[in-house]
Amino acid sequence: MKKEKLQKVIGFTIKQIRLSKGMSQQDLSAICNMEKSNFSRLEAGRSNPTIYTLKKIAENLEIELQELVKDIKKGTQ
Amino acid sequence: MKKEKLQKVIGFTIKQIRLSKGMSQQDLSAICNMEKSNFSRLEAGRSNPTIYTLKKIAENLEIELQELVKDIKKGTQ
DNA sequence: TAAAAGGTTATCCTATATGATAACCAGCTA
DNA sequence: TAGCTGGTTATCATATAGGATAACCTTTTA
Repeated sequence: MKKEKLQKVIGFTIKQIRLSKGMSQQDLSAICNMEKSNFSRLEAGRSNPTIYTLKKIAENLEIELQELVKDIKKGTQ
Repeated sequence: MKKEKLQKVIGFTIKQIRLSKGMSQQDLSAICNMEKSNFSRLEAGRSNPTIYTLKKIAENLEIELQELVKDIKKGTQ
């Protein structure tokens, strides 16, 4: 999978789950101790987050990390 | 979960799966187009890999990315 | 012996993830 | 109108992921 596509997929997944929990970017970035501008880039697929960043986000969304990467599949281009 | 612990868990998981496939660090780093020194750091838990790096590794281990992060659990300190 | 294979460690460099801050926009509502 | 909320974008700084290279160590094998 291309890097750009991967970033878009993970960004969109984060956004979907965040919205399903009724949280704003500001809410989530605040409890994650992240900048809201960083969060905006992330959800837009303009950065390649580290596993630690994803783990922090998963914890604050109260989901498993596996759930956050569920849409990144082998077969899916 | 602490960052250091997280890195050790993901590093150990990669190593376990790599060995189960009968591959050396040199084999895997070569097909991933990564430096073997980088790979050694990674497996030892001395770096915080990006999602793209993990996806590359998963693809070349012929597993799903989810499998690579399966040991990173909410409840587990 | 020696050479090869697998791995580790160190150093230096470049690219980039993220922090920090600020300006901005659209939609809403008092 | 003004202010607020949610989000975007830009810029600059810092920390670090990963590349490149080299030296080194063990263990195995010729």
